[in-house]
This record gives sequence, structure tokens and C-alpha cells, in this order.
Amino acid sequence: MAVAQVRDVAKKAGVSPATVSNALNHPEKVSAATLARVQAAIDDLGYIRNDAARQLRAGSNPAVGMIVLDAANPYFTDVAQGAEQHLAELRRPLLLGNSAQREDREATYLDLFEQQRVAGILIAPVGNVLPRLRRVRDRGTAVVIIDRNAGADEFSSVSVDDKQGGRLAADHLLSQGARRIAVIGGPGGLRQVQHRLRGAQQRIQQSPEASVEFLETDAMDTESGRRSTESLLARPLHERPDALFATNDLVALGCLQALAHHRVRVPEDIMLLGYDDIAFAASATIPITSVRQPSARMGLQAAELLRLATEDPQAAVQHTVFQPELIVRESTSRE
Amino acid sequence: MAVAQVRDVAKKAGVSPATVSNALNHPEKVSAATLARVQAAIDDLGYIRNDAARQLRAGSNPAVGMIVLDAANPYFTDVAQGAEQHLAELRRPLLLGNSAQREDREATYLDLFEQQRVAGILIAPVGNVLPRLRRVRDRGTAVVIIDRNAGADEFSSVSVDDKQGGRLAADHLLSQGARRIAVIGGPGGLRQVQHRLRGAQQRIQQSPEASVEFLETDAMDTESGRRSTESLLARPLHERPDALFATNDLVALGCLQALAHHRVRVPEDIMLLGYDDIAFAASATIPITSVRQPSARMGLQAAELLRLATEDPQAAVQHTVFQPELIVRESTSRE
DNA sequence: CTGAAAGCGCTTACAG
DNA sequence: CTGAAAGCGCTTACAG
Repeated sequence: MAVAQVRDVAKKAGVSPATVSNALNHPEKVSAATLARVQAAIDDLGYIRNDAARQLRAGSNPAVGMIVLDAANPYFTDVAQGAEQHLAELRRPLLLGNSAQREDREATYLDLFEQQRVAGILIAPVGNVLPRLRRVRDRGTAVVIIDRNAGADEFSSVSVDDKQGGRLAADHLLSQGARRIAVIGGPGGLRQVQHRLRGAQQRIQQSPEASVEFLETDAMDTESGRRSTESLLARPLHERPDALFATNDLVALGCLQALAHHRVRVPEDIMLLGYDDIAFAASATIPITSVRQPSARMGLQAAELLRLATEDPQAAVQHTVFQPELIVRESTSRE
Repeated sequence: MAVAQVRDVAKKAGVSPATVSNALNHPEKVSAATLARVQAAIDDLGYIRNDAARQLRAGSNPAVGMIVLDAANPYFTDVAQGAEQHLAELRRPLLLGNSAQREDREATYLDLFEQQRVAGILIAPVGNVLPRLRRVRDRGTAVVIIDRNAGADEFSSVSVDDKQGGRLAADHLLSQGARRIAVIGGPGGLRQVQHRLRGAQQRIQQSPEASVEFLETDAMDTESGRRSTESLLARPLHERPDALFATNDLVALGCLQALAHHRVRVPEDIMLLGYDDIAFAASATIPITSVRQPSARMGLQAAELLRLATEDPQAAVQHTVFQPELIVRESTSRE
């Protein structure tokens, strides 16, 4: 069975294709009687508009593309959900791409979104995509950067003060008596990791009796946390840290698993602190202290900044910086 | 700055638009020298193909659409990841839609995918979408159903034997001494819920001393599990169940939170068993016994069945049914 | 309010 | 191996 087209609908309704199009896109231009006949013909034939043709002629695609660092991380599903909710109100579909922290995948999704001429792109960048994003914007696509203030002067962005998050984490661990802190996460090139680490370092350096080291990982998943922790536990006892600061909660959960496996007590022997405050941090074997980011609100605000940028390409660039919040739980509470 | 088009590339390379198109789509038809000039022109101008035009003319969209019941559930992110991996090898982008168990959202994504004339659709259905899926297929779009054997005769499908899963769960709880079992999940119209419940009921009815009740929820998230459990704990002690079978792990985590909040001991006072075996089940406050589904493999197989269906629309319908596996943990181990 | 004509940017036969 | 012409299915001015 051939797929119905505008001309089939037009013939059935006894009008021209132009009128069918108007009934669909500008119903106020069409008389009520005609509208009803067109609608009936559409229902009869099961007509479904061909988006490629519409888009080609109309010259624009309402959809918005989004690229996240890890689609399996509840933090990013929350951000995406916030963005999707706001975009749905604007009648804009969200196309979600997962870079999995890999530059090649990031580039593939950027290709795809550009080829589709999406109206806008929301991106949590992995690689140095700024030059590319500039070209994207110059071709007329709005861009908003999530979770990064690099490129801050050129693109609107939504982020969290990650240095402050690192400071909060370190400050809390020190106040609980930690003296040897290991920061676990990576890759080190990722802006978020750098800032969380630097914030922690800055705070720890103010305490002469405390020290900090950085264990870099390839990824930010549970497996990475487990492996890093295993390597720490392979050391002689007196060279082990007394606190772990994982740069996200998935890594923290991995750390917790390795610690439990080796019967290291948390927090008595080693304290553990995560980042993002995903729902599972609170439900963990030992509930995990974590630095909360307002994930859904960040997604919503990113979508809003994108709306502003698409509606007025000349509009001033805007940066929304949220403040992180420390949520204290058992994994760092020694008394 | 205007966006570069084929004709601009052609002019710059000193060839015709047709040759540019051939260089892009059928490089074997073009001489090496011409290919190099075209490529140089493309790079120079930063040309990006307009997918809408390509698709309109070529008459097909390589992309595949997927609709899941809950994009925030790690089970579905795992399934999606499996599918995406296989589709990537076939050079097919995956467009992911989240129905959030809502029929209106499911319909919206089906609209979107149909308008985009995707090559295929992978769907875990919420509502009664079979009539619609029939029309979709009749228009030439391949369809594979995930996680449902309803409609089994018409569409290829990938599923797990959920009745068996329910039986495994009930059998284990009974063997651990449970006598009053509450099944928590919903909505009751969802095929997975029905089968898991029915499997459990069948097994429990074989034990005259045991009873089962069903607490239906609106959704399958943590909040639903928490609320249902609260209502159970509001009962007099002797009317409480001694075991909870949550129809997925998110619900189970919610149950666990409510139980902990009321200082009910797990498994001593009430046992808890979940479904899906998401990674977080093992890391929970009390590690949760769960029925495992091979999520990534299911996604991969769904993509493979879709490939078969797109390559030969006349190909026979195929059903892959995986067997569930019980993973026993602390939440049900009374000794 | 309605319709005839043109054209969005590409690719596909086809002729050379 | 290369190019001129046609056309994919829509929507947009424009004329009536």
C-alpha cells in the first residue's frame, strides 16, 4: 500500500494541496467546513506528514539535540528530563545523544544534529568542541553548554560551581577528621573533574596536617571506582588514605563495593563522599554523603536559555551558575 | 553567513552538483582526482549535507526510533545501550523516546517517528498500540516489540518469561518461610506486571498455608514503592505481609526506604524481592534479591530482529524469549 | 477563503 | 567518469 500524500488528501477532500497544507499549518485561514472535510480525509487515509519534505520547504527543524556524557548516569537522565519537560511545552522534540565521554561519539552526534538542522543544541562537552560549536552557531543553530564554564564568553551556559563543590567536600571530610584524602575520577581533562579536584586541593592545602592525592580514571562509572579502590587497598595499611572523594556517585558506589569486599569499614576505617546526589546514593549499603546538583532545574534552565537564543540570535549570552549543596549521610559520620 | 550547499561545493571544485553527490554517496564512481578536489572544497566551505533534502529525495531515513517505558530506569538504559551498539554497526542512529508509561507520550513519539519515516521502531508498549503498529508496518516501517509477547503473532519480539520470573520469586520467598506475600507494582494493565503477578500467584496457590495480595501502583518508580509500603505499615501488625515482591527494582528500593524509615528489619520482619537486577540492587542498604533480565542482550537482539525485518519485509516473524534468573541477596536470606 | 505555480536541497537515472 | 534534467513531498507567497 502506497503512503498517502497531501495530493491524495486534497483529492479526497475536493480541495487543492495548498488548502490541505493551510488546514494543517494555518487553520485560521481555512473555513470551518473545509477544515472538517480535510480532517475527515486525513483520518480516512491515515495521512502522516512527511517531515523531511516539510522541513526542507519550511527551512527549519523544530527539534533540539542534546549530548550528555553518560546516558546511564541518573544525574544526566534527570538533567535531560528537566530539559525535555520545558521543550515539550515549546513543542520541540528532544533528540538525546550519549557521548559516553568519547570524542568520536560526540562528533558523530554533532554531525547528525547538524545534518538534521536542529534548531538548537544542548551539550555537556567532552573534547575541545568550541571551534566546532562556533561554526555550528555561525550557521544559525543556537548552542547552550551544560556543565561547563569554559567557552563562557561565547555561549550561554548552565553550570554548577564545581570548585565550591570540591571545597564543600574537602571541608566536610577534614572536619570529620580525615587527613589523607584521595580524589577519584576522570578523565582528568574533563572540566568538572578538574574543578572538583582543584576546589578540594585548595581547601586541603589550608590544613598543613592534611594531604591529597588524585587517582585518575578513564571513565566515571562504578567499575572505575571499584578498580581505583582495589589499587588503594593493595597498598600497605599506613599508605592508605582515610577518606575517598569520588567525583561522582557512580564512582562512589564502585568504591563502596570494593571497600565492602575487603571488609574495610565505612566510615570508621575510610570515609567516602560522592557527587551529584543521585537517588541511589541515599539507598546505598552505607548511605553516601554527596554534593547535590539541582539536575532537573539545570536541564530546565538550559532549555530556557536555548529558547532565548533561538528567539533572538542577537540576545546577550547568559550564564546560570547554581550552587552545590552538601548532603551528609552515614558514609562520613564517624560519631 | 549562508550555509554552504552542494552547488557551492560544485562551483568551488569545478564540477557539477551531480558529481559532488556521487563523490559523497558513490565514491567508486568518481575519479580519484575529482574526489580529492571535491573533498577539499567540502572542507573549505564546511559543507554539511542537509538531511531533510537527502531523505526526501532518497526516500528513506536510516534512523531507528525506540520507545521505552522509563528512560530513568537503568534496566531500560541498558536495553537501549545494547540496541544502540548493534545499530551503530549498521550505521543507523537511534532516536530514543521515553513514554514514561503514558499513552499520550507514547503516541507523540510514534507520531514523531512516523513523520520522520524512520526505518524501524523498537517499542515497549504502554497502551493498546497494536492497531497503530499494524498501520505503521503496512506503511513500510519495520517494528519489533520489546518486553511483550502480546501481538506475538504479528511482530517480531524480544521478551523475558515474566511468569517464570514471578514463579521464581514466589518460590524463593516461600522457601525462606514467607506466608503472606504482597506484590507491589503497576499499573495493572501493563503486561509485564500481569505476568509477574500471575506467575507468583500460581506458585503461591500451590501452598495452602500461604496467601498473596496485589497492591497496584500508578507507576513503577521509587516513590510508588515508598507509598505502597507506608500503607502496608499503617495496618495492624498481624495484618501485615511478611514478604514484599516488587515488580521492579526501583519500586523495591522505595519499599526498602519506607521499611528502614519505620525501623522494620529486612529480612527478619519483612523480606523484600525485586525485579530487573539493576546495578543498584546489589549496592542497596540491604542488598536486594532480584530477578535478573539480560537487558543489554535483549536490546542487541531487538536490533538484530529489526535488521532482519528491514532487510526482508517478507521474512518470518521471530520471537526471542529469554529466561529470567534469580539472584539471591541479603534481603531474603533469613539465616 | 481557495488554488496554480514555484522552489526548498538534494539524488537518481540517463545520455554522453 | 561527468553533467543536464527531473523530481522527492511539502509549503509559501501571490493572485483571484
